Amino acid sequence: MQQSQSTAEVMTLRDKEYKCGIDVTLALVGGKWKASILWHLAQDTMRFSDLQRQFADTTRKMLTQQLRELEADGLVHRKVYPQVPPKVEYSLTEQGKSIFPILEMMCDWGSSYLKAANTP
Amino acid sequence: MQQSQSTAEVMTLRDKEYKCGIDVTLALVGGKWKASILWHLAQDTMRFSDLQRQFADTTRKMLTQQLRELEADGLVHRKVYPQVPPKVEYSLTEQGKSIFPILEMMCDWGSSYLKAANTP
DNA sequence: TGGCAAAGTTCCCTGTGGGGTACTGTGTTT
DNA sequence: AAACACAGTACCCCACAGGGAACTTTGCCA
Repeated sequence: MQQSQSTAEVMTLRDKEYKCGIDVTLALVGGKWKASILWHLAQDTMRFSDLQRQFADTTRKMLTQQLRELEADGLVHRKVYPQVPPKVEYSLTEQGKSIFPILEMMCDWGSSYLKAANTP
Repeated sequence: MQQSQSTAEVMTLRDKEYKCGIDVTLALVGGKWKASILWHLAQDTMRFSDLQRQFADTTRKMLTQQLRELEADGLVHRKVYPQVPPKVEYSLTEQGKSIFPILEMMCDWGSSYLKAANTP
């Protein structure tokens, strides 16, 4: 446990306490959709409707909600074009991009885990 | 999205479907304690009571439950010594060890995320 | 005049991840 | 005989993440 020096200081984020960076990371991308959303945005800036197409099995509400949280956490950037019908583009911030290597590893690890599990 | 070839085949694990390895990884270590447990076990084989000491803010029940799931998923190994009082040691399997680099990155990333967030 | 488009918001509901508390079994020490 | 040690299980509970369905806003097009 990489306890931060003698003081055992507590990390806080939005009023919640975390003992380790792992928990922080999981709090930020550990939801049901967030990691996948980041993964998709890493390839490309996307409009809301693009994301809807990618995540056909969720609702507009869920997508909106997850995206807003990611925005609040500084991981994605939301650009609204003031036109009708509305156009909103989502892209990764620098911080959002910085997590990509982790997502990549998670993707690979998960795949090979399954491969190992299915070939006993 | 690293869609696995033309067939868009669905990955399954314990009757649940996953579109991407990321979701599999999160399903395995995405709970409230699992990642931390793996992290601790990576340092050392530990007895149940050792883990209880490390995770003083959870209950025996929770620990047991998480450990059993990790065991069922093949990430930790559970060794029971047939003696009284009981002695049970937990350690990582090879598969468990293989996820360590990801945990390390998550730990680092989470820490620097917080650092950035707290120094605006 | 009314239907549609994009990107939401509001209200309400449900499943389940996480948790509290108490009970269990069995040898050993006092 | 009673308390303790360890590693559990059994039962019950709740908050909240996730989700369904309907309503909204503003302009354009037929």
